[in-house]
Amino acid sequence: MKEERISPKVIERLTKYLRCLENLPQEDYISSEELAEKMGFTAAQVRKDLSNFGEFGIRGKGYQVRNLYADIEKILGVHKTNNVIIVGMGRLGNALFSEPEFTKESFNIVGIFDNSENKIGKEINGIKIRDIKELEHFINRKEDVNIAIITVPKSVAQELTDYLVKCGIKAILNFAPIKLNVPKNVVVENIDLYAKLQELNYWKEKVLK
Amino acid sequence: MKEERISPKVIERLTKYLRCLENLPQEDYISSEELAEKMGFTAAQVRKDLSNFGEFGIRGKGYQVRNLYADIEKILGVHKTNNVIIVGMGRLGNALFSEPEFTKESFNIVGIFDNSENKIGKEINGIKIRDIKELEHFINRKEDVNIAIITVPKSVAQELTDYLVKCGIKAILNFAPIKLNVPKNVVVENIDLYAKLQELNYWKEKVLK
DNA sequence: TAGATTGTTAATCGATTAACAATC
DNA sequence: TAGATTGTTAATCGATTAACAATC
Repeated sequence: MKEERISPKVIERLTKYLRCLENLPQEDYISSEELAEKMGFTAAQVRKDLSNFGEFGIRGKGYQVRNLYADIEKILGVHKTNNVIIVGMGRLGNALFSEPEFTKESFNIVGIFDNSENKIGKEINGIKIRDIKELEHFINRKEDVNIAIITVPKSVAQELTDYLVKCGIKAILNFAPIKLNVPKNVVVENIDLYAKLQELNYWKEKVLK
Repeated sequence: MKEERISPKVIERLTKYLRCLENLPQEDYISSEELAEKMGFTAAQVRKDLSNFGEFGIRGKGYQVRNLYADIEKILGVHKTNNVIIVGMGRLGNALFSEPEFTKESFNIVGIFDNSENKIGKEINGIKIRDIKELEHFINRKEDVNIAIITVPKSVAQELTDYLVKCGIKAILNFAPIKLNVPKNVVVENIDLYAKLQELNYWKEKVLK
């Protein structure tokens, strides 16, 4: 377990290993060769990625699916429950909240927020939409809410972010198409749906030629 | 205009340049230095990225915001209208369809599909949800539908993909958390919301330490 | 023990950055 | 013309891959 500077690309691949492993017989052993083949990576890369965090395989045999899955979950910190809030209960926020994946044990959505009068107070799946203004109080009351998913219009995303940071949020999954400025001890991941569509379009044009 | 092997990272950054430029005064000139600074890149990288596709700046002056925006749009092929269909009208598909960004001129959603009896025939924003079975006929009738956004459960994503490819779709934006197998002349971009959340969690844990 | 596959080191490849001549 | 900033080449840095000793 060295863990010097880990590249984001390594972490990205770890999540892909998880995706792949979850569809495999849990008691089986899988070699780096086989795992790589399923994802279009090289065996060396799989081994190198994992070696950043320790030794998880058995020489001559491979990796036990169940164990490797659990080990990667642990590396990512998703072996335990992480409390999450969603801010912005438009269609997208709503969809995410209802997404079965997001409601898995590892991410527990403990609060949903909006600022619109006609949404506040309404219930979705048995949880009430709260006023954004309650956020500070809510976070102080609840232990360990440090992840926020924000699905608000880009015009208010930075302002909201400043507020979230002030409330003690340490991690933000941002769906607004702007670069959020945050202090160094806060992390942001961006999902820009439209940008992805634009990228896809570029590759499509190339392929059509 | 050389355009040898363009790295996906370059294309990803191009979309970020667009995002940044759209919020700037259109007649102004911006230097690679200024543009880079806004995004946390280096000036050299901005110039290098652009130089893959031609010469867009004026030495001593910089890039005109309006022109650069238009040039990048053209590189990505989003200066013109691209017809898109969405398959899977669950909450996520619904949210995407209603997303104002997706309804911009450059991407025109011409059809929405599902396979569920109680969705087929319903209207959303004045467009009718069609039966997936109509897809082949629909695509053959409409000119130039070659992008599909798929928001179906992962259990049926590969099967659907095979069908889309058979119907002539060349580009797929996939929200299902699996690697889709497609022929070489078809491109796929993946958006795995849950994976992003897992990545975020890793960086959060690091920052909390 | 022999065969297989890991973990790791060294070699390669690609991407980023620094530097500067070209030129507006 | 002088100052600024591009486009591009060369140097650096980081990530991927090949190769192999370690070991199950």
